[in-house]
Amino acid sequence: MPKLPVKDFHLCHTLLCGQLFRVKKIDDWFYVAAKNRIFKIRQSSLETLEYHGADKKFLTEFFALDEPYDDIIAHINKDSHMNSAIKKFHGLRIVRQDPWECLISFICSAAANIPKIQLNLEKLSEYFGEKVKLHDLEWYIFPGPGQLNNYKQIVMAKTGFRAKHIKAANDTVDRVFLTALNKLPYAEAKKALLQIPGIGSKVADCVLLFSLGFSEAFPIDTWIKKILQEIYFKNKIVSNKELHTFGMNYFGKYAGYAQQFLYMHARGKK
DNA sequence: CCGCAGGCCCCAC
DNA sequence: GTGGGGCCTGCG
Repeated sequence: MPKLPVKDFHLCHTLLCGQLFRVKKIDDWFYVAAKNRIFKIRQSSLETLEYHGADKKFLTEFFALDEPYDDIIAHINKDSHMNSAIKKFHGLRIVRQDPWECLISFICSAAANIPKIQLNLEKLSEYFGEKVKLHDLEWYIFPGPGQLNNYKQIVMAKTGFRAKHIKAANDTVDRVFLTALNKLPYAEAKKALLQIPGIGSKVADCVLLFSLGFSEAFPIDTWIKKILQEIYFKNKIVSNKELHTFGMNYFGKYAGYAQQFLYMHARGKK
């Protein structure tokens, strides 16, 4: 069985922190549908991953194992609140998932919850994606841009008012556009994403952070809003715009990691 | 049955 | 340029 030595990596935190939605736990394995493949993986010890359906190069890239973890932590460890969040969720990594799947996932996330997002993605994959098999599991590859070409079936996936946005994105976005975002500065890449119907500030930041390597992106959702106001604004109500500016300035080039630690910290207190 | 959930769009001001 | 209401759907 293939093994990969790792350091400063926690598989569960990384898979279950709300950045990925197509993950299934079966026995002690996680099955993950991502980037044109299905793979299964488990962390047999703190420093060992076991896997099938992928290789070292893929896993290193996907889980961002090449990022300088100590350096990231040093940048965002600004106060006692952050320090405890970082300790609690050590080994959490921001993945580099497929930008197209990420974009559709977070269009689905508007006014939804995690089980509902998972349902939407599962249905869309089933209706439009290619069926594949890994050992005993049959599952679906996520359909690419241009493949979500039947509005009725998008509605059948229980996407509700998001269906028209999904169809519009399908008709206007391609891989060339998404790949080119990588080379732009953060502000310009975000501006380009905001042109797409159904993509607002929060969703754009999620796509930039979770799929395009913009570690400074700082998405403001209801959870992060709550905890930022609590910790840094004496429970005062602050606009999302101001919270976004605060986060990026306070935490700097790895603000996205700070956001993810605080997010887990906030959800943990639920 | 009603309120609400990991937002976006539209439209007043 | 900013704030408030409506929106599909599933769930408690």
